[in-house]
Amino acid sequence: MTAPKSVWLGPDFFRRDAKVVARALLGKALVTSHGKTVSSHTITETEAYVGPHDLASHSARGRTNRNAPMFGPPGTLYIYRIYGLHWMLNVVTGEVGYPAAVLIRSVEAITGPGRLTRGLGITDRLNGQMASRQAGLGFADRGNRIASRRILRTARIGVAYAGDIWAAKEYRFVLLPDAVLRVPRAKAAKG
DNA sequence: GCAGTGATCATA
DNA sequence: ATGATCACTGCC
Repeated sequence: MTAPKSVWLGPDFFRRDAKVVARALLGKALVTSHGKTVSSHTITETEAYVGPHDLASHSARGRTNRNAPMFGPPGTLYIYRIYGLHWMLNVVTGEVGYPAAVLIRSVEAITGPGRLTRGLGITDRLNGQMASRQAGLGFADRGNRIASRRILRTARIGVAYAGDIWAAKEYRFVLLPDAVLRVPRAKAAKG
């Protein structure tokens, strides 16, 4: 049996609803290259920011200098700074001109969107570029399948300001480790 | 629990 | 020009 070949994910993969892309990215590889070394990390947590009507999305208040990459073609990188400290890595989804994106929140062994970018050396030097091998940051399908029961779906983190409706949308997708599925289900909570 | 941190955006 | 906000993290 030969190992499945890794397939680079291009605009066709990202030209879909942000929720679909966010879920589909779980188990895919985030491939980064710095100098000669190439690193590949399994994506384990994502969030969808689904469009201009999404009050939790930067695109909810129209186009600005910061969010301009969100209006670019699918597969464009949108990297912005938050709290003056941390870079957030997003990839643009949907048709060109439609401002939606997926936030990459965690990869295997690196949890938290700010730690992820710090750990992989990602800064805004790639903001607005197309995710690709040439850019040194892209996404790849390794040919593995992710069982749906390994996917946990929850509300997004840190978006209470968007109001109850949008804060409650379950647009966060988490890939559970295999080990979690082996733990016997807890008995009904007491009290 | 909450301070750090500074670009960004709205308001003027 | 000024001030509030922030898709977070680390330390109390």
